[in-house]
Amino acid sequence: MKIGELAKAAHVEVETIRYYERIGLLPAPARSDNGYRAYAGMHLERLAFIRHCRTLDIALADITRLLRFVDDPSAECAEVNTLIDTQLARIRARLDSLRTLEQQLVVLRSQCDAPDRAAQCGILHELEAPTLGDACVCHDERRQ
Amino acid sequence: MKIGELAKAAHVEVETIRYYERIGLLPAPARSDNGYRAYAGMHLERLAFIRHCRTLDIALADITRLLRFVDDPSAECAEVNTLIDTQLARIRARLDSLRTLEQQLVVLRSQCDAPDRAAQCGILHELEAPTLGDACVCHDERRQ
DNA sequence: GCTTGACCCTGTAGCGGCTACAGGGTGTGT
DNA sequence: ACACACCCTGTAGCCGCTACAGGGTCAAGC
Repeated sequence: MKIGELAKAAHVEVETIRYYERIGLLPAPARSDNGYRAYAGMHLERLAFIRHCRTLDIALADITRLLRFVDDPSAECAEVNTLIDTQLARIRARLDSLRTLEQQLVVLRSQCDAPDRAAQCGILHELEAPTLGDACVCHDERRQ
Repeated sequence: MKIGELAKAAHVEVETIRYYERIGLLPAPARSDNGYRAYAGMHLERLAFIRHCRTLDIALADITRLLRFVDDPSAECAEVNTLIDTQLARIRARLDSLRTLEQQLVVLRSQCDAPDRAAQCGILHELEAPTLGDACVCHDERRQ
């Protein structure tokens, strides 16, 4: 399997595959006589695993750790659970901050419904408020 | 005002200020005889504006555009509204995908409660499922 | 006057996870 | 014979900082 075929099969860019090889995430494959990379089924499996983890937003360094368990099925898998727990905690923290952010933007957006000149724009006024040491509508309660 | 004082006043790292100057976001200040940057009140105001926008996760390129309205109060502010709307849409899209992600991770996590050897680990099994062309619990409905 | 330490300067490289070239070689079809 | 799609390596760019290295400046204390 050439790199373009692997890329198509795994729905990944060719450059991404070479990148994974460069950082040691995907093992370097054999080479054909012409120097082209020649991939085996194992590479597609591994790449599918990596992409599945990436859809779960797991960091490449963590994927490296997960792959060690794939390679050593007799190992204790407690670390796998911890890793997923940590990942979940990260996502939830990010969700919290994005929810806050959304509210701040909604409030901010409500400051200007009829666009006029910038001098009158409620949004710009709010953005400028802390500039003058004033409170702003979007960060009323000062939570970060 | 020296850079360290400005940094303290605006709760920003010194390096960040120099970075903003380098990319043209914060105007280069006058220099003292010893070559130190000498900031005026205007710089603190501008930096406060930038940081306020950053807490709203507005991109630096967009902040540059917002600053043009600060500098030209007679301009039409319609672009400001558009910009905030776009920002809000981005945040909401990200929220949606994070919410999906959270559910996927919750389901995945439920596959392994009692850590055992990797060969038995339900989490690893699920992560490996697409590797074999199987469906996985976390991406049942194939959305994205 | 000499040292210490806190600050300032410039310039460059690193983070993550790719993406996008430039500048070349190879293989296939007409 | 040529076009064109694919492959190769190597390097730089994206974002928003952060972290150095290797130097200069200044005030306080001995």
